[in-house]
Amino acid sequence: MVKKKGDLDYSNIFEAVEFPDAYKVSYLANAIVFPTYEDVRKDFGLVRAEYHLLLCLAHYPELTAQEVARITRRPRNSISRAVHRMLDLGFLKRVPDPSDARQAKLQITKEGKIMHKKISAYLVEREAEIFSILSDRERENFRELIRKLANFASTLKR
Amino acid sequence: MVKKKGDLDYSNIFEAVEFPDAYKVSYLANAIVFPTYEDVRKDFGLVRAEYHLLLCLAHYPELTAQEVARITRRPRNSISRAVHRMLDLGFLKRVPDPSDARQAKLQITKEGKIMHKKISAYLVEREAEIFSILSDRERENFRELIRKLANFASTLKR
DNA sequence: TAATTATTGTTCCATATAGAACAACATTGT
DNA sequence: ACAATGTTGTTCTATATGGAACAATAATTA
Repeated sequence: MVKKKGDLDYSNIFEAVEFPDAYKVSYLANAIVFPTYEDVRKDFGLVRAEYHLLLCLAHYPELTAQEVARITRRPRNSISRAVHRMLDLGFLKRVPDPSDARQAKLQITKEGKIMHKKISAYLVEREAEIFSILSDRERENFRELIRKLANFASTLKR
Repeated sequence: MVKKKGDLDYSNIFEAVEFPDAYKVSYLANAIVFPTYEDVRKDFGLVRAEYHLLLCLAHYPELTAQEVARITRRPRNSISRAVHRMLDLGFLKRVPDPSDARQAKLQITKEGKIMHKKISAYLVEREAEIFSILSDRERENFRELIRKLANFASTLKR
């Protein structure tokens, strides 16, 4: 019996690694999350921070750049860059805050909402694909657990 | 009652988003996985691909660069670059494959193993911290579900 | 009030990263 | 045997990214 390419079981490492659960979260991120950002960039022309802006402002009526940075845990300068491009693209508008001259409130435009809908539809599809491997019951279960983890993660210092 | 900074509930978006489960996986990645790579870079001087090499070769006796790329789902050129640096650092050694002159088998060195142990200890600690929010039973549950998802993800075309 | 400290958004810069093209070699099919 | 195709590892290049420093403004403290 000849050893062929592909015989190597790459998933051995899933169990062998010293931190198997964190590793798998990391693996899912590498296998799914980051490629998805890539897809969004290629298909819709928005990089990660730009898409994050759209996503946040599709769900909050207005936010400062700083708030978006906090919500998404991205560095402020990435968001700042993204804001300018999104303003140019017409997906966001910016209104100065009279009560604090340092900051400005960001809002999504109608065009931004349209773009958000398009991207969301794609991501909803991706989500369905990924979680199709779980039964309804398992999915419900996973939802509860990942919610706990995400909420906990959101309390961790940055 | 005055509205203060910090009153904004940033986690609203966890439930409002159109793809809540995938979003939380993504969020965990952003909140935990990526910063962890940053920590490894700062504390141990290895970038992501370099650490991935170490991790893989700590668990397989030998691998080609291509195999590491497949296991970790990173592009080949990132791995290629990382291989050279890891060779220079003395963490890996490379032995040409007599049966295929294109490729070379990579192995971890004793120094590499020591470095791997150090980084692993740190990551094990991080894992414990993150999952401390779950009960033993929940953790067991999560382990089973994330295993399914990771295994499924590993079958997806790249 | 004045001085100090913190916050926001920004620019600059150094680095990490992925895509594309490439040379060398291997495999497949005729 | 030969041509066509695929694979490996590499370099080159363009871009995305995050840290540091900065100016403007706000908040805090003396």
